Amino acid sequence: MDDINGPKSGCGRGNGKFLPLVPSQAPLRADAQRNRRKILDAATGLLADKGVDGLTMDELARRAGVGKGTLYRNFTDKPGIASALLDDRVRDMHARMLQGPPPLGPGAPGGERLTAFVDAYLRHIAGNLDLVLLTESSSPKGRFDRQSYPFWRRHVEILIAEMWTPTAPEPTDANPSDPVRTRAEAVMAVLSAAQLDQWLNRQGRTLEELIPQIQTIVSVIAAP
Amino acid sequence: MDDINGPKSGCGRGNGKFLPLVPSQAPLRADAQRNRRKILDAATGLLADKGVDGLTMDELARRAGVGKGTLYRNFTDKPGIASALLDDRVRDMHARMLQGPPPLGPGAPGGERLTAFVDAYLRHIAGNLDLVLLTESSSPKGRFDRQSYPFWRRHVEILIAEMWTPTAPEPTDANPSDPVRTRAEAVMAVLSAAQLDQWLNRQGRTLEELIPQIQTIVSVIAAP
DNA sequence: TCCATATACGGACTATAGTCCGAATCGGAT
DNA sequence: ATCCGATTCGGACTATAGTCCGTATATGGA
Repeated sequence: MDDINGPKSGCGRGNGKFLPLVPSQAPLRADAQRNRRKILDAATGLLADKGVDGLTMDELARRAGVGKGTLYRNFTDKPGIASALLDDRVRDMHARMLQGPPPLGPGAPGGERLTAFVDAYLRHIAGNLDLVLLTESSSPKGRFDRQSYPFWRRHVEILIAEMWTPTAPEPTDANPSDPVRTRAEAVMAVLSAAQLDQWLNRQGRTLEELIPQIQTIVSVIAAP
Repeated sequence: MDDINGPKSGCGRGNGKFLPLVPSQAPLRADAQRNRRKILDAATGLLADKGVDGLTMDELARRAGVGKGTLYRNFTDKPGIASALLDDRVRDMHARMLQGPPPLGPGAPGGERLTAFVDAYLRHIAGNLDLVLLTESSSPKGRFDRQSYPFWRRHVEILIAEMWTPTAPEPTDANPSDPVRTRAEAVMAVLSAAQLDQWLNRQGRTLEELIPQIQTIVSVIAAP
C-alpha cells in the first residue's frame, strides 16, 4: 500500500473518511523506487539478524547503501518503515476482508464477519507484535496515525452498523452514528497491540485461551 | 505515593498482585529529599512555562539546580517524573475510592461504583492528558509499567467480581477468575489516555457527549 | 545527442534521553 | 567536635532519531 503510493504520500492524511486506496501522487523516479526496495529489503534482513532493537536508522542506511536523507525521503520516520514492512504482510488479509469468501469476506452476517475479523486480526497482530509495537511507538497517539488504523476501524464500524440495522441492504457506508463509531473504536482499543503484548508477554497467557474471552467482550460491545 | 517511598522504589514492581502501598525501602537522606522536591517543583514550573514539549531533562536539571545524575537517581526516567507529578494530583482520588463516601467509595453496589469510577477517572485523565500521555510514552507498554495502572485495574477487577457474585459479603479480594481480569483490562483499554486523546483532540468530541457512550460500553463489558 | 532544471542523494549536524564514575557531601558513631 | 564509610552529586559522555542543504543525477525537450 505504502509501496504503491508515492513516498511520504500524504494520501488521505487520515481524516478517516476514505479507505486508504486513493492512489494519487507522482509516480516516483526509477532510482528512488530502487532505493525504496533496497531499504525495505535491508530492513527485513536487519530485523532478521538483530531483531527490532538492532534496527537503527544509521545501520539501516549503511546496510541499504543509502544516506539517511534518502531514508527520510521515502519514509516519514522509523515507525513509518515498520508500517511499510507490515503493509506487505497484511495486503492479502485486506483483500480477503474486502473480496474474499465469507465469513471474513462479504456475504456473511455482520456478527459472524466480526468474529472472523477479530480472530484474523489478533493472529496478525500476535504474529507481528514487535513490528506493530514499533509502528505504534513514537508517542501513544502514533497508533492512530498509521494508514492501517482507519481501515481496520472503518471495517469494524461498518460491521457493527450492519448488526444494528440488518434490514438495510446496502451497508450504510456513508456515516454511521456517533455511538456506532465509538463502539468500533472501543473494539479496536481492546484489540490494541500494547494490550495484546501485556496479555501475551507479560501475563504469559496464550492466544488460544485469550481469543474466546476477547470474542465475548467484542461481541457484547458490538451488540445493539 | 512515589513521594513517600524511596527513589526508584522498586516497590511491588508491578506483578499486579498488590496495591501500590508497600512502604518498604530506606528513608531517603535529607538532601536527597530536598532535591527531589526541587526537581518536582522545577518540573511543575517548567510545565507551566513551556508545556510538555519544553520539559527536557537538561533544562529541568538546570532549573532545579541539580545534575542529570540526580534526576535519574530520583526518577527512573522522564515518564517517571510525569508519573510522580500525577501522583500528587491523584492521591485524593485514590483515597476517595478506598475510604470516601459512596458511590465512588465503598458501600454502593459494584455497578454504581464502577459508573462513578469511570466518570471520575475519565475526568482525571482528560484534565491531565499531556502528563498522562507523557507517562505512557516510552514504548506503548509504558502504560502498564507505572504503579498506578495496577491500582486502577485492580479496582475495576474487584468491582466487576462483585457484580458477578453479589452474594459474597467479602469481596473476593484474592484472585478473580481469568475472564473477570480480562474484562477489567478491556475496560481499562477503552479508558486509555491515547484513546481519549483521539476522541477529544483529534475527533473534537466533548467529554460530556463521550462519557455516556463510554459508560454504556463499560457497563456491557462488565455485565456478567 | 546534449542541455536545463527539477528531483533525489548523502552525510554532517542538531537535539535529546539516558549512562557512568570520580569527587563531594552527608550523618551517625566516637 | 571530628572522623569515616556510605551515599549522593554533577556534568561529560554515548547512542539514536530526525533535519538540512550543497551536490549529483535523472528526465524530457530542442
